Amino acid sequence: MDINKKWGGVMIPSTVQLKKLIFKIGEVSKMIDVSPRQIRYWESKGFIESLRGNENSSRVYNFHNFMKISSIKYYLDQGYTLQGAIDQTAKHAKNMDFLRKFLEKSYHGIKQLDGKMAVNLGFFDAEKSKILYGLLNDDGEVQYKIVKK
DNA sequence: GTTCTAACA
DNA sequence: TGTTAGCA
Repeated sequence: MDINKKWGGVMIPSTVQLKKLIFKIGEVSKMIDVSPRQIRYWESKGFIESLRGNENSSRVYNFHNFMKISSIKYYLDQGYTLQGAIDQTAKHAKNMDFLRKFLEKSYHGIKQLDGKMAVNLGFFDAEKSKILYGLLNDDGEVQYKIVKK
């Protein structure tokens, strides 16, 4: 992450590199509610992949595989067989890749806007004269603001 | 405490 | 798939 913005005395990331975000098998297991046994089994079948740092022999998962595991779990809960869940996941792989890219590219940091926390979502126009910000109103709903640079 | 592989009262 | 054993 690009830690170069200061806000409220705390350093916050101005970009997020999901490619470098990794989780251990136990973390993935708790977050997605799939057993480590299942995760290892799916990997043995070649449905998912893990990174194995040579430092130790334990598995780590990048965001891509985290989403893949999450997707398989989702379709299993929907009633699909494992193979069916794998097929559905593969079918929607493009959507997952798109979402991952979008999340990574759309976040440009956080700043104070009119006394409120706002997410910089990047330039609104091709001329790069306006910036789109996302905020949360008092009801917790997302609202947007366009600010001239 | 966590993860690994192998194996199954 | 769960769970346990025995390691690292």
